Amino acid sequence: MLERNGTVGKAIEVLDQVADRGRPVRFSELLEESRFPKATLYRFLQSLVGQGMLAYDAERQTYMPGLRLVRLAHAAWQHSSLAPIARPHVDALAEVVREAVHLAQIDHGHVIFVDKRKKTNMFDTLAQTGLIAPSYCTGVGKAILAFLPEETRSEALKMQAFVPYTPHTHRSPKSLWPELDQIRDEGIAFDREEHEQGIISVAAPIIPDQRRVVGAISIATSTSRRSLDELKTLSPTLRETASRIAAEVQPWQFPN
Amino acid sequence: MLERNGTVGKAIEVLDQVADRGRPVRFSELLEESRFPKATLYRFLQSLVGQGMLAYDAERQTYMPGLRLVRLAHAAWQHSSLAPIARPHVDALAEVVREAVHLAQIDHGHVIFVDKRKKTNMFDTLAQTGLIAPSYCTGVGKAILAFLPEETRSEALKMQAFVPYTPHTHRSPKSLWPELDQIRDEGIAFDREEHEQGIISVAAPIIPDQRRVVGAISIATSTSRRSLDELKTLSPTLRETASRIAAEVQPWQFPN
DNA sequence: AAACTCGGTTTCATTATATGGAACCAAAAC
DNA sequence: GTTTTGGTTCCATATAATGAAACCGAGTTT
Repeated sequence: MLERNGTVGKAIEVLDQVADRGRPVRFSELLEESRFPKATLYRFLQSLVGQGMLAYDAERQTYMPGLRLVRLAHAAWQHSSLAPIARPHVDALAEVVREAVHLAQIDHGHVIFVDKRKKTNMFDTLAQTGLIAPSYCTGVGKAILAFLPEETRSEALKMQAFVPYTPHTHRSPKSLWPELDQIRDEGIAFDREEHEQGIISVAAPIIPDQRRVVGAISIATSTSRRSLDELKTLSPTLRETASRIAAEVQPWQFPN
Repeated sequence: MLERNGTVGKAIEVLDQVADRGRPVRFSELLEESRFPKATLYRFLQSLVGQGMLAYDAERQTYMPGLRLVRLAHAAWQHSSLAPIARPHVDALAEVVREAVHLAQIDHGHVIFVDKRKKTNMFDTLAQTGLIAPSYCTGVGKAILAFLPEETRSEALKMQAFVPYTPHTHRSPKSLWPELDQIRDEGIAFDREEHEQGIISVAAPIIPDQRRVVGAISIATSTSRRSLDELKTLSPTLRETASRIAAEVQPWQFPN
């Protein structure tokens, strides 16, 4: 993500920085973590606020993501996400398994959740949509990675830091590769508490045609509710759902 | 929205153009509607695609909004929207009235729906979040406009085209002003099929303190289900909900 | 109260970047 | 085989971004 892009790239970099921190940020905070000099950063922020991409709280002198993004995302959601297509299938699956169902796609090496459903307690449903997670330590992430064309995959992994979230997290591409081979074989991926302690999941890739994987769907639960083996028994159902979704993807959708 | 801003402004203008059209767009389409020359537009698109703000379909040679936006919007959603705060109240209201409940904020003169709930048939719920609508012909829009400080309001109205969606739509600020006065008086706004034929709504502004309005909440229905008079009987309930939401807004949130 | 910080904002000469007319290219239409 | 259409690249020029330094206002310290 260090490609040299023009002014817009830099501006978006700033936008990202603000969005990444989960709270309103002061100018000075941004300044130290940013590679830009004072005046430059300042002008970027001005521009972004002017466009509504950021909101500025004059009182507290803090910046936060702006509403304009919500509007833009609405369009993205409709066109570039699996969510609208997959919705009924996600619903149905959630109804059957009574566990959290996640729908994800990959974007610049990050897994991005484009839909979530949880029939048990229905709060919090879509609030988490748009959340991102690393690919190398999540079920959906590995399911997608495994079926990505060679080049795209190493590209995606290259920009990963391999943060050891839990004792089970893969430490490097070395240990990940064999697992990806296996996933490609079996058509199913598992998250064995690799991202969050106590959280496990099964995931199946969504593959509309031989050439490409467009996303993945997973069933997640906590170790206190179910064991990994129990979860494994849901694999066929999951795969079934995944292929049903895949069947509805048009050949022209979701270009790589 | 015609302020001359630097390169970022222009780039975002292009981004908007792509997002506004509700479908993948060709380069040539964008070219004719854009004020930029070929090469310039081309490079903007390249940049935006490079950043993941747009996705490019090489096959069909079309551009569409990119997933990166979904990710960014997630952050915006959490910080700059009323949605997280209002959620339980919106839920409760939807449960009681059994009609569509909309939560909206204003952004650059546009009403932007940050949450929607419909307890009758639950599909389509949040799919429409992020949708925008004009302020001058919607219940939520007028409720907000009425309580906006003088200057901000005319600012907001200035960038409106006053499109006559239905026979009941206000044609100009002239006819809108008296109604806004009345809304300010009564603390409640109505949409009398002004935006969509057959759709009516009641809306109440969300006013955390005397100085500012941060959004509005509305109950919408179709004329075939209920009359406007029936809808009016729900005003107290609606106002009650609005003030409950307002009470939870912290003084530092939602700067103007 | 004068001097000093500590954010944040503005200036301005310099430099890097965006610009856009024109040329170019590939594929489709004639 | 030629022309048109739609998209991409070149390159000299104009423009906008840059960032060091100065500035400003509101606290703090001396």
